[in-house]
Amino acid sequence: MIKLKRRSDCPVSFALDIFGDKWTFLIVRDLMFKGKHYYGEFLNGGEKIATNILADKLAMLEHSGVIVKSVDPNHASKIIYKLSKKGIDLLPLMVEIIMWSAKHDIHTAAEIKFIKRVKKDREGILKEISGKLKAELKE
Amino acid sequence: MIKLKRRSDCPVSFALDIFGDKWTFLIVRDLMFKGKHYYGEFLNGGEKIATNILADKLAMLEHSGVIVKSVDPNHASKIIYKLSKKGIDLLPLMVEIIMWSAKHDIHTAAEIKFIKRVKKDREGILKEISGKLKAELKE
DNA sequence: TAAACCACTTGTTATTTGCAAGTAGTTAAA
DNA sequence: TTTAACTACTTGCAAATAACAAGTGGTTTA
Repeated sequence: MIKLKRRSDCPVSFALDIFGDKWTFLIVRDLMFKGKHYYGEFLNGGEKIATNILADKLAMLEHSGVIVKSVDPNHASKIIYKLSKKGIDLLPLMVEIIMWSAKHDIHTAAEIKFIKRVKKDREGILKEISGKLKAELKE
Repeated sequence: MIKLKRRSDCPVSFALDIFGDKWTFLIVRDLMFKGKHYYGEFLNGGEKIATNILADKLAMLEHSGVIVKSVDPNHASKIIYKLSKKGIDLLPLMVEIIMWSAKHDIHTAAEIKFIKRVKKDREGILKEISGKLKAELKE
């Protein structure tokens, strides 16, 4: 059930129409930083998403052009999910989310090494990660 | 009714526990870019939020330390909402949202001047806007 | 001193989420 | 070659959340 209603032309509203829920961005996080590519891997993430929600969000993300689906060449019953170019473009936004939470959450699990690296060399780490994701996309 | 359940220590999850809905970030947008400070001003935003949702989200944002409430000194029945320091720290994240949507939404209302300015002088515009918001906070 | 303003609250209904169980195609093991 | 396990979902139902409409109780303006 894919439902995307456009509330206004405001760029903030546009993004929230796609990502404005508790789960969608966690799927993007798993694709972006945790090397996850399969339905079953997303299910076993740290936050226990329900199967129907996961299926709905994956369908919505594909419909929005943020992820792409393909069949695993070595395993016809497995489906590979990857971030599209549009999805990879979410990287700077994701990094800023992490930076904000790392600063304001006492119990954050954010890696200190990562935070320091972003502070010192933001452009470098963005290029490094997006390069890796673009390579994955072409596989 | 303020309900904030922590799902994990992941920084992405932490931010989504606060902002993972369709409305909260639009309130932050209004405070950050549209110079809005009153309940009635948020209600008349472009997207028509319901009164109870607005009240709930404002209470939650205050509880989370993202905004601060005060009584208008010239008008005892009016309440002024402002971004706290923690709220102002959301600026880079907000800017990245706008940049992503401006790039990927054909019908975006994002201002071209703003987009160009961010591309050319990200640090400069961040300082400019956060400086203005910090000044407002001290008023 | 009455009407309008302002920031909410309170019901009620509609929609979304969460949980448990089930299904259909694919692969691995006996 | 049959069977059990795996994988990606779907379905049904209960619970939680959001949306809509109306009302409330102080404050200010005329």
